[in-house]
Amino acid sequence: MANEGIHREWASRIRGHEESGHLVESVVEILDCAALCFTEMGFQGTSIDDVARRLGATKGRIYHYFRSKTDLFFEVHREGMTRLMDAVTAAMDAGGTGREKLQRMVEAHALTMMQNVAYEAVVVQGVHLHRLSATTPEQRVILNELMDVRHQFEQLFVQVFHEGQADGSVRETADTSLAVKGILGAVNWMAIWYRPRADESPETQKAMAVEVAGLQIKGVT
Amino acid sequence: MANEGIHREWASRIRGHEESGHLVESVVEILDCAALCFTEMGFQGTSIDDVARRLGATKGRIYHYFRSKTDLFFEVHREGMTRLMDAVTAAMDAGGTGREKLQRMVEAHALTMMQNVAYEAVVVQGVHLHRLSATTPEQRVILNELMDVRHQFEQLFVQVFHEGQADGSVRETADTSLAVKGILGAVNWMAIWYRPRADESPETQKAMAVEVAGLQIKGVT
DNA sequence: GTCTATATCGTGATAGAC
DNA sequence: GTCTATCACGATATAGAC
Repeated sequence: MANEGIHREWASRIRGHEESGHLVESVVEILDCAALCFTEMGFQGTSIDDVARRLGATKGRIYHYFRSKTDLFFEVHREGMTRLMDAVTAAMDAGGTGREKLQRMVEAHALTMMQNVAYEAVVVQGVHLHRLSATTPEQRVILNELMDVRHQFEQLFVQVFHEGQADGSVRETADTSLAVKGILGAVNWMAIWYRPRADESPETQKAMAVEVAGLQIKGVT
Repeated sequence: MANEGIHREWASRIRGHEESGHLVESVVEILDCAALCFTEMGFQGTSIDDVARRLGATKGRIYHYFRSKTDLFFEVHREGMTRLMDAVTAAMDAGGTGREKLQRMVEAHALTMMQNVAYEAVVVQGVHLHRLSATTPEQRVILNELMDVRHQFEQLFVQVFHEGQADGSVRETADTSLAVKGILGAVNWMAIWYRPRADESPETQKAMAVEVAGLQIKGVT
């Protein structure tokens, strides 16, 4: 995995509450509830009490693990980005022509959006908050990291796009960045409208991801 | 304009502050400032004082025209949707094959996003707030209207998509709704990343709109 | 590690002068 | 029609018991 090093370093470091590289269960529970709340009600629309209530606890529990509401939001965002990065880098590293890689990457992106709607909806929300509520200098650092990773994420697609143009599997375009932003927009938008159905099978999800990716890739080949 | 009647009725009715079908200047000023604030800081992140400060006034002025912060947000949203609807219906009513109409509609959509970033970023934000902060019954009515209009907007594209499939200018797809959501997502996403440059000419904007639309339409033809 | 207070403050909304 | 108070309330964050 060529790009693992790029993002692994910034994952999982909430006040040191981790063991063997994984977040402890208590933290995951909190993040899950927070993701749902933020997704349904927005950052500022969610109170810590809301998250606590959903957790079946009180704020004491949350403030034991997270310094502030902003830190909590950032951590959910970070986790969402990590899952996207993992999925897309894996798809990217499996070889093939530029076009084949691109198709797989977009599929992976779409599938991850569907399988982690709550987290990814927070990531999409986070795009809005440019520097909002980054009060402490420490938070600014984290915010900058998150923005960097989003940029790196986009660059993965740009890079493979160019590979594809080099090997002739992807069409020449007026503006590569614009083309990539279009593709990523189409997929990111899924966080807005996609909600899993009760009876939805993994096969159906996969089929949707392939369909969405196919339409986008067709546009650039 | 076949669809004018669909949305004209819900435009411009802020406490009756309108003359000859247009909003009075005072209201437009407030909406402009509010749009900028909401775009930069989000709905809950924006205080009425923020809007007032930007306006060079105090809240008294705002509360004279709008009952509540929520009403203000809704009105910005409504204005943004109106501009989108106007542009897209005009593009749609100019005739041609399904594919040609679709291309023009997406171009118009994209161009409107660029020319009204603040308003349209609020529209995009508004998609998140499903029923958030719709406290009074009157607000619920307005929110429902806004959601209806968003749905109608999407249906315009679905409809022309089918026209195109009927006349053979648009490819058959597994799921029309999915294909349209992809296109709209790609264009809506512009509200996130696009910010006009100081020296950007209308021609450059138009060229970008055509490029974005072209890539999307190529995917479905 | 989780709870129950509680301090503290920002913000939405109103009342009333001008 | 716009301003200057001012109220009322909810939410973040903390302190300290258990």
